[in-house]
Amino acid sequence: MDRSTIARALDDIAAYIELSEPNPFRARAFERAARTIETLQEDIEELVATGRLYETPGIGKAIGPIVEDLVRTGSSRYLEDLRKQYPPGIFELRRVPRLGLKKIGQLYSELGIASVDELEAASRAGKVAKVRGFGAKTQQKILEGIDFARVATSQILLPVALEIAQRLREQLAQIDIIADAEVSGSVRRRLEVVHNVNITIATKTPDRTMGEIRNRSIVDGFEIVDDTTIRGAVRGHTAILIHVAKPEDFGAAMLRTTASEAFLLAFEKKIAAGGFELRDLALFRRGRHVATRDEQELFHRVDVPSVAPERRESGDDLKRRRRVPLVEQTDLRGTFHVHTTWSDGRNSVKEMLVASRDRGFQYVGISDHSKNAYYAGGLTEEQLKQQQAEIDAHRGDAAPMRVFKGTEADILIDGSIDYGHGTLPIFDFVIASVHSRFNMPKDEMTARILRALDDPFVTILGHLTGRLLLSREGYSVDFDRIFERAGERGVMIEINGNPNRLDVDWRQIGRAVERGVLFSINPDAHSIKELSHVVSGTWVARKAGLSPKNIFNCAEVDAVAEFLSRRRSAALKKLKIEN
DNA sequence: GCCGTTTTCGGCCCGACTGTTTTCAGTCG
Repeated sequence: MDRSTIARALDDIAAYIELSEPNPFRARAFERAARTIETLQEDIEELVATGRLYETPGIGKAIGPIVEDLVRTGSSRYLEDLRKQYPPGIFELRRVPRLGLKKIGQLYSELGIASVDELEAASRAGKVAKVRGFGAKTQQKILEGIDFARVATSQILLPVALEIAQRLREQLAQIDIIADAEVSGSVRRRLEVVHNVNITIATKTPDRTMGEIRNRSIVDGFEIVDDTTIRGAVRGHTAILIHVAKPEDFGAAMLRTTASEAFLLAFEKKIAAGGFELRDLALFRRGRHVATRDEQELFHRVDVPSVAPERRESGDDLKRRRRVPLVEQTDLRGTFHVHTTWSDGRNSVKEMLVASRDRGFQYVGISDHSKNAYYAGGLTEEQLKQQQAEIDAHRGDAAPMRVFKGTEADILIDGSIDYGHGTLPIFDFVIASVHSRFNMPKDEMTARILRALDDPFVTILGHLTGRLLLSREGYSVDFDRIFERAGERGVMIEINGNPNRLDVDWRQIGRAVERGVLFSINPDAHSIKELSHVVSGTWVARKAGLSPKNIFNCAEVDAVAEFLSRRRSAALKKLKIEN
């Protein structure tokens, strides 16, 4: 059993304890142990075998045997017993905003509520408001929260959808009468949140193929919608649409099933001038069928320059004859915004550096949280010295990759940066982010961020709106004023590639480009695995129509080093003049 | 539940906000 699975089991135990016990510290102890195990540098089985497990901080005579159990048998008797005490779905209630484990535990013990449906019924009946600690207002907020949770569960994040789509595609491709199967729809457009997963297939025998898909139970709730469409679901609720086309129409079918409504309308209007029309999943010219074996052939036939799938939200690109090349993953030369175990990351400095080099980066910027971010283990000035010494000590391990030392510093309520000007000069770069008081009025939040942009040491503005897709609205800001100031001050704006954030939204980016703003595609990585968030970040950039020249980290290492050094010198100079 | 060269008991990363209360508990980051 690997360390992250053990950590998850300990987190589960902590959650059950929090449901049932008033003393929060026992649960905290399990959570702390989970974090310790997760970030362990040594082999967990080795620790158990030698008994040195008990030397690990946070693991004592109660948690130790549970960890041993997990390592040796892959399960924990203690956890299994806890599971039996509550209905299996009880944690689904955590999706409802403002409902924490304490309240969930109370609702279960007093009203027996263990699902969102039961919670809704009890709230509508006015029972929730009568529970001690609850009231009419809370009950109302719970009902609003249930709506929010329901909308969120009917949609899924892109990476989840992509994984489902790819697996489905592979299953379909294995059926020998299917000539081709490709992911289409909003997943192919790389939309950040999707309602359903679309797969488009090519087959000479549509009827037989539909029968085969039914017989193999590839989707649940198989249903034929029309001649070309199958509807179903997987994992209980993810809606699946399978589009069935002839091989000679696969190009038209892929275009049609990938396009948004707006793009399709604009496309049909454009090709109508040449006498073309799309009918169902095929292309026709003045009533005669035109073969389109793939999309390339389709674009060629109708004499329209091809538009990348990510750009098929609106008809904008169809209006332009010449277009700049969109940024590709392979254009990224490095990245910034990488956390380590010094704050809330799960891998050490060395592990993150080596993994970054192994991704082929020329450079990486390490940025742990700053002192104000207590909840994320932010670094005090003293810890910073140690962290920087450790980075210096491990530079060589990731050679020839270049390492930049930075921070993700907090933008305080008044817009100042929590590390003062006495500390900021020690960094090669500074990412400034808002992590508190999200519900400030728009004017105040905008003024707060504008002031941060005025700080000459700030290099990049982190996750501009703080949104968490499907779970939290971003803070409200005046985008235009922020973009304008960022352009004036030469502060870059982060494209945060964490699939839960994808912040700044691609829909806003065009306005920033007009004001000369540069972007940095950052993973906000808290583990080696999360370095791959630069991939989802690149999707956002592509959706916004960005090319490598708009992206700071598409620049070569020497140019980046020079830029950062020049910026830091200018800040120091300005600081001296001011003093 | 874990920890401890001022502690073997009494603390436990901090602060804002909200709604419930009449002094505070729960949630969120």
